[in-house]
Amino acid sequence: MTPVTETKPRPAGKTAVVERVQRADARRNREAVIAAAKKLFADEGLDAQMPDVAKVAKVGVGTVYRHFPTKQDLIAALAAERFERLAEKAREGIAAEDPWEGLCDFIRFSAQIQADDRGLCEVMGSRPEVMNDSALTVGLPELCDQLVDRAQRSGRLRKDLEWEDIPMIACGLGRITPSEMGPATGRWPRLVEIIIDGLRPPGSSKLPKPLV
Amino acid sequence: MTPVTETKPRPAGKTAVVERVQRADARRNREAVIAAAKKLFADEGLDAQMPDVAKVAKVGVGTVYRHFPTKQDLIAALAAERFERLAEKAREGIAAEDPWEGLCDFIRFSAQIQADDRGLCEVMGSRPEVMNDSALTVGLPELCDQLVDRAQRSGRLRKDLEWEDIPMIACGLGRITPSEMGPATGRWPRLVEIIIDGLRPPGSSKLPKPLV
DNA sequence: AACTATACGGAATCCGAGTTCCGTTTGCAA
DNA sequence: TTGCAAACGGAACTCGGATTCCGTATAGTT
Repeated sequence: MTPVTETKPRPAGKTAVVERVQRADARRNREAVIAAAKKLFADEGLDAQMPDVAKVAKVGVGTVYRHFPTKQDLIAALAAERFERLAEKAREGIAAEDPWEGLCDFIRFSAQIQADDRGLCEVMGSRPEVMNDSALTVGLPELCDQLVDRAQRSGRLRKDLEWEDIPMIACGLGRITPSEMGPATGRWPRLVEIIIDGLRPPGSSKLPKPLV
Repeated sequence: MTPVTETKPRPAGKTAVVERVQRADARRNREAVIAAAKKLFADEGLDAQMPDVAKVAKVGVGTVYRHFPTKQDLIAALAAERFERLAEKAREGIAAEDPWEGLCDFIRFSAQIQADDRGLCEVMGSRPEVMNDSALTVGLPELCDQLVDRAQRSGRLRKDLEWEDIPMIACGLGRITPSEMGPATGRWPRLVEIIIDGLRPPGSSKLPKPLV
């Protein structure tokens, strides 16, 4: 045996998880499915149908199910990816020079990815399990906590805010972000800024930055 | 013929809508169905099932369908009622002595009825047609417009707000109001107040009322 | 009291969306 | 080149929930 790429069936380290080498076509198809699902769910929301995912991925339904035993699993996989992006942005915000702007940018970003992905909006709105799970996995709670804490220290964020308020705000924004909001379609960035204004400490000015 | 309560099949005024006298049991059952549906949809959301509505109303499924040909129709009927309540509150706000408080109360109220009715939240979140339709019917756009206008005149509402922002805010609140928000459950009143703070004109204090 | 249009109940049906199954194809190690 | 486990495709199936159908019951009238 001279494995070109990886080891074979591998005798399984301890108990569970047996890693196995995937055939090239399998890997390729998996990617295709993910890409298709990403597009479909983003465009049509969680109601997009599995057979359509297969169609877009140019693959049979069976193949979709081989890679993701359940629609739920597929959704969860996509959600995980989005939450990873969110976490990344949060870290970025924490590392930012300006703590307040770091927080604001995170909030704006969370609105934006939802505006770009109807599926994500729906996960946040009606799949608490998936959302909590994904959020936990990437450590969002701690990240939000740090974000809030740092901003508060800087004095530009109201003292009574707690980290749980951040995901709550993000969820709320996910509701007004999709494009069937009747008369208010596309006006969501206004609300983002309004909320941000509401986050300032009582009596603080809303005018631009401080001097450096 | 001596109609005890109403007129008979009535020759139909012009074209469509033929009013007919309902039998007493029919009227009674209709109310029972509405009551049951109100409770079920409020508790379980729009996924509540028609047969269950029938069960709770102590009526056969057929009866439910005789009164509401479609689940959609039933939902729309309930929504209409809720929106009527909203409109009422809006009028109240417009009539209020304090324009700013009138607006705030309306916003708080819209959050509260959604907190009390998961079905309504879902209508606002994923039934744009039903929502727009109901809103139009009760004249909410005009009411919001007046609410905003009056509050702005009083100088306590930021000038850049437009009436479309009010329903948008209401929708957003409907997302965080239900009770499966993970860590943030029950904290929604905080967000309401944060948003309200954000609605104040730039630089204004958040502290209590002005003097009379 | 008899009559009949109106209502009723709820088993049966319809339907759509997720999921399974299995015969066929294919990557890749020998 | 061969052999076969790993993958594939997609028709067929399952299942849950809305909706229909029709024989029976009854309010209201004569």
